[in-house]
Amino acid sequence: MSEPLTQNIQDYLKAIYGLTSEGGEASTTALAARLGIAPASVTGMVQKLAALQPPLVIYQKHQGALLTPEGERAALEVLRHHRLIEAWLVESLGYSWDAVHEEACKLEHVISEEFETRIAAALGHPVRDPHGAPIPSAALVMPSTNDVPLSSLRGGEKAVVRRVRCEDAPLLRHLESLGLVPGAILGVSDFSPYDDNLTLKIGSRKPVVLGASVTRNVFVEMMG
Amino acid sequence: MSEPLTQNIQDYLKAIYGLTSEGGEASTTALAARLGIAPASVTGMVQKLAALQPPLVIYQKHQGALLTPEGERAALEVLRHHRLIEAWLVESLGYSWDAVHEEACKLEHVISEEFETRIAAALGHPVRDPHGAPIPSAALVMPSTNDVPLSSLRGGEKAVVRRVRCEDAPLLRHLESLGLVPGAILGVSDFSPYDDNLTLKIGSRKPVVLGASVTRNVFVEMMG
DNA sequence: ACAATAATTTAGGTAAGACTAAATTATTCT
DNA sequence: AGAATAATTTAGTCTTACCTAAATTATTGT
Repeated sequence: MSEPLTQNIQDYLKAIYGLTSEGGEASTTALAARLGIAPASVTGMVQKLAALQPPLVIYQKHQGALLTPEGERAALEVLRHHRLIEAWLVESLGYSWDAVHEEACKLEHVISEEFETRIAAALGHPVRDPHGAPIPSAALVMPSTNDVPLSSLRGGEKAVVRRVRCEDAPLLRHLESLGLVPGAILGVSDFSPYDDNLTLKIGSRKPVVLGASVTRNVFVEMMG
Repeated sequence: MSEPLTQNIQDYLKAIYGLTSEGGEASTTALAARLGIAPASVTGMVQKLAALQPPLVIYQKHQGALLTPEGERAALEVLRHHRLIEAWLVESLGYSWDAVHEEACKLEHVISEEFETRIAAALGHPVRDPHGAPIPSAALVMPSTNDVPLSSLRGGEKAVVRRVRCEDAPLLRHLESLGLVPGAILGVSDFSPYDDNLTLKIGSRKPVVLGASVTRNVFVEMMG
């Protein structure tokens, strides 16, 4: 552990981790889009991250960025902060799940180890945040899950909602109004291969049709 | 309300407010010392603060800095954040009073209005932080007090401790071990005009002698 | 009053981290 | 394969906020 990383570097690492773990690769353009800056700026920064001692990313021209073990540790630390803070804003301060992301994005960079430890203990060492995202352990290990994208289900299958991967407040409010929150039980009434729409029965509500842009970001656990 | 102020600017305003309200003037050197930077850097920044629209400080060469009403509002906002956060770290997360300052210094710049509102409500809208420092109201008015420096007391007088103005963790722990905390009742047994030492009886403990460097920073309310 | 000293400001420089525009390298399509 | 397009990198610039060293302005002591 050398000196503390800047907020900026933490944001890069978080973005690289996010893109990588969402199945894609952390290309210059993708990083630029996620960070809201110009691609040229990303190139420069990623080169710097690769030149640090120890290096936080592995970088070769036109190959995007890959986290080193040190880089991944740092990313998981930030992610742990972010998700613990979200959990704690909801549990202890009564925030709604659509309001916590912005606040957590700012707080995640400035809290101390002591703070992290105290809120984790106060919450009973949660393994998921309010959206169902897994919270890395204190040892910075990402807990394993049986999460499967809702978009992979087909007619007749039943499942429990485990995670809603979304940071857009209006959309989160909408999904909540549909009952599509972690813990909800749903059944797939129909699948349309033409547009990938799913018709879902969520709890005892009347059926809704959801497109792939949503169902790809909702994760469920299949029920026997 | 224009755009949000940078953390940097907030720190300058806080420092100017602090120096001014501690009776001194916010000279370039004093600010530099408090902020831990070179005097030359302060000059440049203060000039910038005075050139902002609206100006946050009034500045004339060799005269130090003075907050404008807008500057004072901004300083009080940061101070309110800082002190509410300290209170809440102690009350809700079980921090000790010597550990909250550092954390609050980082958090004060990043919390939202919603966060401020929620912790203020959760704490019952406190008027003092854990060290007894007054917390500006939501309307950014500094509450008035009857606080008087302990150093102004003389033999035979009795008082209640209201505030311990100190950010040094080891010293805070020492003062706590002496019982010198907000709410404590003390009597002055003796005053030495040669070195300004006070001999104090704190609660029912055995007397202690404290120098002016401490007693100038402890504030009390006189008892009938 | 006037020299010595202290405080302050100016001038010039550095480091981060962003930007744009231009050059280069990959990829895709026919 | 070769051309068109897309992605990426390079080069050069900007801003912020700090620094040091030198010049200036105030203050203090005799």
